Amino acid sequence: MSRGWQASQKTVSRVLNDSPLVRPDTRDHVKALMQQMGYAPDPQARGLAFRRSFLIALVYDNPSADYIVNMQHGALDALRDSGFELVVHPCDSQREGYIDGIKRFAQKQKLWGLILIPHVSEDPALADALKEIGCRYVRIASLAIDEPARILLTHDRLAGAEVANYLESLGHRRFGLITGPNCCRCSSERGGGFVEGLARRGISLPPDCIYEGGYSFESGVAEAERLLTRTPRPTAIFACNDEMAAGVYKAALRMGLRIPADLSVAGYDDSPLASQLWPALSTIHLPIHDLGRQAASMLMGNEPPLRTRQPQRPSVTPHLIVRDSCQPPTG
Amino acid sequence: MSRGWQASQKTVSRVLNDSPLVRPDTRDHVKALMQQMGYAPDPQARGLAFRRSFLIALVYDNPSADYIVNMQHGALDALRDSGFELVVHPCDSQREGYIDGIKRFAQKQKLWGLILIPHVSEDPALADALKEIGCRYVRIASLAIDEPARILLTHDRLAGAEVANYLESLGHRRFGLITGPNCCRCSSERGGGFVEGLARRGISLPPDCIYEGGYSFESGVAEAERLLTRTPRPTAIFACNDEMAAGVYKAALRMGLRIPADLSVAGYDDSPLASQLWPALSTIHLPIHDLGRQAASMLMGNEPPLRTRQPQRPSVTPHLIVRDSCQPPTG
DNA sequence: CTGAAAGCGCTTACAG
DNA sequence: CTGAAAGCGCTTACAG
Repeated sequence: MSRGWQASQKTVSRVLNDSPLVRPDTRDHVKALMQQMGYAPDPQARGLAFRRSFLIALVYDNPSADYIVNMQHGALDALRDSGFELVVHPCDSQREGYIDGIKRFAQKQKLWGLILIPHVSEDPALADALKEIGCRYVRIASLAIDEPARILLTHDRLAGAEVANYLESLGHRRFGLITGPNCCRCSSERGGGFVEGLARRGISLPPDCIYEGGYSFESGVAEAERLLTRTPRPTAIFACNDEMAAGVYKAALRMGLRIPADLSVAGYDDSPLASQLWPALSTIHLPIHDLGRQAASMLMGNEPPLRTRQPQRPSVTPHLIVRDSCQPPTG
Repeated sequence: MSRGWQASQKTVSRVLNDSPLVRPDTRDHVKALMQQMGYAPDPQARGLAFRRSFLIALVYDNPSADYIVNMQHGALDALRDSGFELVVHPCDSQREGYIDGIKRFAQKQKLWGLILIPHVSEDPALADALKEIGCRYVRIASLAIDEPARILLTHDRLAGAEVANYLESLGHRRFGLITGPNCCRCSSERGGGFVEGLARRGISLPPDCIYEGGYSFESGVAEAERLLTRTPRPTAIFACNDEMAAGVYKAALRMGLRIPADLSVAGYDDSPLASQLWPALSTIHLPIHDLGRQAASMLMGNEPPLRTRQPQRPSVTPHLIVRDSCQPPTG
């Protein structure tokens, strides 16, 4: 109050970084002053001195626009007012040397951390490379392929089983399964969970009722056409993402089959597409926004440079959204 | 070659910034050395000295995931290997004070530039605020609402007329038009172009055949239901974006109408959705990827800090993609 | 609990 | 065409 308030640059810096070495009233006064003057620390100068930027990167090779945008918005939600910014970094995990590209990017920008989303998140070599250069990351994945602090689980296996339970309980006995690419862990988890779920209910899904798609609309059409020309025809199809499920719709329509009267269809992701199809698609809701938010929180968790939110206990649970694309089999 | 090559820090800096004040062979030698040592300048230090960061922000309040991701990838395409990074910054242009938020963001990060996409790009107050703080930007918009160097035109009016010409040439005479929100310039351009196009062919579209949607799937359903219960029923509907066109599909299906036999439908954007609908949607292709690339190029254009591509003459032309959703009217 | 010094890796003037 | 000085706005040791 009455003392000569000309707190040094250093004291201000301490307040900024939440150092305990500042008297509470000094801290409050400085904060009030900063607020009043509209002072915002320069991220570049801070970063230069910290030898680390306040940039968090979103790295992905996933083609689904809805997934990406949802994830971005979730992450931004956590980053809001934290002093961090989000940079986007798509990559092609098929290209030789893509890991070096990400490594250089991380080193050059002195990234605070990276959020890795499927399918690159499943590449052990990428994670190792990042660990090697001492760069933190969070992987979003369906299996516990890393230590808990570096991973966010999506529990795809459980959800796959939930679809199996639902369709079996409706009375279906002849199923078709369209998986994603076999190289994707999430695909084998989703499909594997489905197969296991059926098995637990005494139904074994023959391997020739399982087709490998590419997570794309077109692949959904193609595999559905193969499935639907089988005799006897399956009465229910589980497609491992919504885009392929939309492909199943197209194939069924073209063959004159009605959904759900002649064919029940279930998807995965609960993308906007799911509720835009007609009839609306029953699908597994993946809380992608939450995933993004939690991943960003985990990254900021330790050593918060400015006031950041409390990191929450990371966990997300997918669950089935029942809409209008499934019903008991007829005939 | 034989001289004591210990070019000063400063010389290296000059090479980095493409200064003309370096002898060509010195430049080449330094470049080779940098390449060899894998040296990459520190963006934070450079930015601090420049009083400006190498961050380009993508600012939007557009809900379409496809649009956003496409734009991002276009911009990243131009930014690749340029030393710039892309930060994403969604905003809510309906909220009081959103402009201040963007202003603070731009000032704090000392943004190199911003790409403004519809509909925020149409807000004159935002542009003014940015100009005021001396921050460069490129607006993507359907009308010449700014000086050429700060805008990228999408020519929606022309494309709207193209749809009119196409449908009229198929023989349609009774039309329905579902526009976007009237507050969006692109919506009135698209719709206005359509109406004008019909007028030039001697058809006047009565105002009660024009419904205002919200660019969303649901609004497409709702407005289509209103249009399709009119008597006589329109034989062709132009929806001002693909999402609403998908809504028209749903409404038509529910009413037992076949597309295109009973109803022709045209959309706008050529989003992935368009080719995933069945029948595939005829729509205006908007080269969003190109828009993103060109916007980023324009921003980097002057004073390139590292080697950047030549800025191209900015221009994009939308055009109609004919697929399977339109045919001559029957009966 | 607080301050004066040195440095993060670049750049812009300013001399030669 | 090239170099030595000072500074961008913060921080980390190091003293008190």
